[in-house]
Amino acid sequence: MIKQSKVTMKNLADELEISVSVVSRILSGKGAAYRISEETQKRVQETAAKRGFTVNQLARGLRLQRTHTIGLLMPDISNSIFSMIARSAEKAFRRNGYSTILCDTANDGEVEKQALGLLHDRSVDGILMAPVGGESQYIKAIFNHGFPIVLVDRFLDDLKIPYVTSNNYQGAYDGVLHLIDHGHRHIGFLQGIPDSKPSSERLRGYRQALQDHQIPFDARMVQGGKFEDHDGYISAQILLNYAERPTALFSCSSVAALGAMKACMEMNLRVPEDVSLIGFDEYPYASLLATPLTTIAQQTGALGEGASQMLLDWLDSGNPPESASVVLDTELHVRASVARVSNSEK
Amino acid sequence: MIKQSKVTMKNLADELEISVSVVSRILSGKGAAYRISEETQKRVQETAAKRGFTVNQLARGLRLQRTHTIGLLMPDISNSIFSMIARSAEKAFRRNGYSTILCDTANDGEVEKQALGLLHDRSVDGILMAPVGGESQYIKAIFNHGFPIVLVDRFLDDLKIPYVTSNNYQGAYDGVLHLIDHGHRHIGFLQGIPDSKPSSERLRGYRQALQDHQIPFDARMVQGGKFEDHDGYISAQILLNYAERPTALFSCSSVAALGAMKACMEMNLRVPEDVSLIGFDEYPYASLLATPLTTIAQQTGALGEGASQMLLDWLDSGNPPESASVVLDTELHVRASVARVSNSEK
DNA sequence: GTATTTTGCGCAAACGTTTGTTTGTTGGGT
DNA sequence: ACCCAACAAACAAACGTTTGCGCAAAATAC
Repeated sequence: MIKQSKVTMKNLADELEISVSVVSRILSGKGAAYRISEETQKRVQETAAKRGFTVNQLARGLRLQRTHTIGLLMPDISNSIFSMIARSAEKAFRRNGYSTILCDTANDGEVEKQALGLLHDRSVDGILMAPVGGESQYIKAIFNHGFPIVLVDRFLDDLKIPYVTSNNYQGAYDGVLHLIDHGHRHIGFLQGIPDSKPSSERLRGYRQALQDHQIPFDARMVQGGKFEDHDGYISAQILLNYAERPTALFSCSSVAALGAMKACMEMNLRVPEDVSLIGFDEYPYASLLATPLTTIAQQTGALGEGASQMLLDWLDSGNPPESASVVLDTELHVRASVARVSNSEK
Repeated sequence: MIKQSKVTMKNLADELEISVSVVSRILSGKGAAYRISEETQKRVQETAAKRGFTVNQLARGLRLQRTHTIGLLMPDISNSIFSMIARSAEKAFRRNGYSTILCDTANDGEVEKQALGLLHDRSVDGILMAPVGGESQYIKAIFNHGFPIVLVDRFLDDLKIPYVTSNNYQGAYDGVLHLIDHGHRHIGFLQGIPDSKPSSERLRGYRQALQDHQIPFDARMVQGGKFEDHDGYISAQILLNYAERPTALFSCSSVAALGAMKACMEMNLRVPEDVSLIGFDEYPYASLLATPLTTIAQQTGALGEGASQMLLDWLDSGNPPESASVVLDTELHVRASVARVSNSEK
């Protein structure tokens, strides 16, 4: 390998004995606009290609105050809902000439804060994120400075930050209703991060469904605090050890439902004969499970595409979208994890 | 919100009526070394904090020719093996003061090429990647220019690019042996991307195991070409429709095994009674499946940590690691997807 | 043949840092 | 009174681009 000096515009200019400005203009496609001769254009383009020139985005971004990069913050890419959102968003960004910096905040507020700083310092043009939890001063500060940011899945309701999310209230209501229709009266609720919108809205749907059917709400029935499988595992154990054991579990995430399923297995409780189970979010392999899991499916593709389009529009127009929120319907996918319970018991 | 001008070092300097150089030195912790008075240091630090100054990494990277950023290229983050590798690598990088740009190449060579360019143009300090396929001129070119790059899981063997991977040959051998020990003689092989090392090495293990037991190799038994669930689904359908139906399927990825499982279900073939199944890679919820899946587990954490450490060492020392490769053992996790087959048949 | 336009390109500043070098100001020693 | 350290901070160049403006030469117009 020949140790050749880094190939920059200055470098090319020196070699061709012209100035860097014409190199820049040619290589950014403005050759014609600045009436640079065909011959020079050819020469520059050819040697640029030969030397393998690529523009230094650091310098470019610095000069242009624009990086054509978007920050994408996901709380947990190992959760399929987020990996699917990430994928569709990234694709949309790429299609529009933006590249993406993806950060996994691991559902950790501190990491989220760091990542936000990282992205800001790297001068991304905008941010698409699913915040970890409820209160986030940094996010609000960013928004208040007019920085383009849109939220997906999880959102903050005390500020007009644009978002696209699912109808978590209705989805949960539908799911709990499904359980009630099957005779369940003792329904455990495995919540996600409590001060996140999806979790609180789902809880609201749960409570409303109970209330509409004259079932008293029992705070002890609400357990957990993360959207993770192990959290579901632990919470299910707590709930299923109650003297008056719930006959059904409603989980705020499908992975937590899987954790609960594991807990059931270990406690020798059959699903759904002994305990029925519903999970929010679709799970790709739900139908392959020992007990195919009944789920409340979100439109993951539409979530990612809607949110990214909102952000792209913002970046294009320079103004935040007026219709600041989109709420997508959910769909109950009935499989086999919910059984009818005889009304005889209690 | 007050429209305040962007807060830069120059800005702070003007406000405090000092020069930018002292601001820079103070804010990068070199105040003492350049004997800047305690008083000035305090003043600068306080107003910097008050104004919420953060350094512009574009400018910093441009000046320093170092960005403290590492590019992480994964072929498919929705596949748990890669999301786990990504997570452990990202954590290791963060711990060492590096931030990470994660790109999902979607198993697409073209996207991979673009992403590589993107990372290069953004002046990342190094790259950790699992290449999509076999031939990749860009990767070699990058390596040959002395750029720090290490491969994980999938590697290229015609160049001395450092990598850490699993012992795919032995893992597959063990798995196939397990099948043979259970009396299987017709074993379908669901391969991954054919010219990727993991797939080719696993195929080699498969063939060796067959040969060691006097089972003739039949090319028709090798199907598929991606590490994805739908690919496993299709390939399984092909194999299971053979007149002489295989009694077992060995899959190069657990998700493809799940696809195969789905195919079995739809064809009314029971696993493992009618067809046994083994999947490479651990699958987090393998034990919750209708038929708990027997797998060949890789040490995902060690893969990510080993590879990232290799890269970090390279960046620290400035030299590529001398021991250019690490190969980790796999472990057969026997669950319930392999059944004994009566030797009566054929 | 002079005045004007067109053509093709170069100059230099700016983006926000970092850092080697220089400058000015004290205070102490003689 | 004079020299020399030590101290505190400013200057200026550099990193690789982009772009408004300017300028010489060639082409056209009168």
